[in-house]
Amino acid sequence: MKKEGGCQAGKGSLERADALCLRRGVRLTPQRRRVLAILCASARPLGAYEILEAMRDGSRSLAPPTVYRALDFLLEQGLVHKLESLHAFVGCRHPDHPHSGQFLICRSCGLVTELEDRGICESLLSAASATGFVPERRVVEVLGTCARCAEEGGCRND
Amino acid sequence: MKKEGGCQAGKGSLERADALCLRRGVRLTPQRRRVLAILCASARPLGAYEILEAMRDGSRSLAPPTVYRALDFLLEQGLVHKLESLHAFVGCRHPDHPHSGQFLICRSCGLVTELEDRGICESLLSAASATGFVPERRVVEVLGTCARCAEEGGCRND
DNA sequence: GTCGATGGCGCAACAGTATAACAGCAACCC
DNA sequence: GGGTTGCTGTTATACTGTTGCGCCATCGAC
Repeated sequence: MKKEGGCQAGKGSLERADALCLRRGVRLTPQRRRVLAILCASARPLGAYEILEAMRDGSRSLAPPTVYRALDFLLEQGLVHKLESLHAFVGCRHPDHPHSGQFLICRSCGLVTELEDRGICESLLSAASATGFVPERRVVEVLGTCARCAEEGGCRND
Repeated sequence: MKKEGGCQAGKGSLERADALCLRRGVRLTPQRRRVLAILCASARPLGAYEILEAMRDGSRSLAPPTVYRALDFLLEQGLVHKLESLHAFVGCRHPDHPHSGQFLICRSCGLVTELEDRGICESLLSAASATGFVPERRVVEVLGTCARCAEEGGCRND
C-alpha cells in the first residue's frame, strides 16, 4: 500500500479541479477537495471506507456519509469515476470535458487504465439507439491482466 | 411485482439449461434450478435477497449462502449474468454459447435488454489489446431509458 | 458392504458497502 | 433579524456478500 504520487491524475489535478468548479459555480469544499486529493494520490482505486480511513489520518473521527457525500459531488462533477465491478473510486484523468470512460482493470496489480475510445462509444451508442434506448450513463469495465503483469506472469500468447 | 412469464428467457430456458449441464457434466441441482427458474420468470433483474425471498415461498427458511452459491454456479456456467451497476442478476438470453453480453438497463421501468453486439466487443478488445491488456471479463452496462418509457415520458428528442 | 473422498446444502455469524434521518452551523438574501 | 440554502457531523440502520462449520448424499476403491 504505497502512498507515493498519483498515477491516475497528474500533479495539477487539484488546481484544475479548483478552476473547474469555480467556472461552474459549484463549491469544491475542503472535505471534497480532500477526498479528491486522496484519490488522486493513490496509484489504485480506493473503496469508500479506505478513503474514510485515509481521511481520519490524524485523529478526527468521520463517518461514512461524509465520504459518500463528497464522492457524490465529485462524481456529479466528473472529477472521479466509480468502478462498479470493484466498488471503488478513481480520480478522473481528464475531468475537463464530461465523459464516461472505459476502464481496464488489472486483477493482478490493481492498476486501472482509463480509456476514452471513440470506437467503443460509437458502437455502444449505435447499438443502444437501434433499439430506441436513450443512454444516460455508461459502465464499461474490462477486468483482466495488464501488459506488465501478463509479461511477468509468463508470456501468455494465447 | 408481477409474476408472469419471463421476458428475459424463453419458455424452454430450464430445459435448455438441463441439457447444457448434462452435456458439460455439471449438476443443475434442484436449488440451482430453482434460482434459475426464479430469474427466468422475472421480468426484471433480481437482487440476491429478492431471490432468497422468492425461494422461501412456502415456509422453508433459507440463508444467503444458499442463493449465492447457486448464483456462483449459474454465473460460471453462463446461465445468468450479474449486473454490477444494480447489484442484481438476470437470466441469460442465450446461454448456449459463452459470452459476456452488453446490457441496456431502463432506470424507469427496470427492463433489461441483453445485447451481443459484435462491434462493441471488437472495439473493446482492440482498445484493450492496443495497450497490451489481456481481457478476462467484460462489464458493459448502459443505464438510461428504454424506448417505451422514453415515448411515454414525453418524447424527449434532446 | 463399508470406508474415505467429494460436493452440495443448512445454518450462524459476520464483514463490507451504502443510505436514512436528524441536528448544527455558516453564508447569503431580503 | 429572520428565513433559506447548502455543507457537515452523528447515530443508526439497511443492503450486499462471505466465512466457517457441520451434516448428508453420492460415488469409487477396496
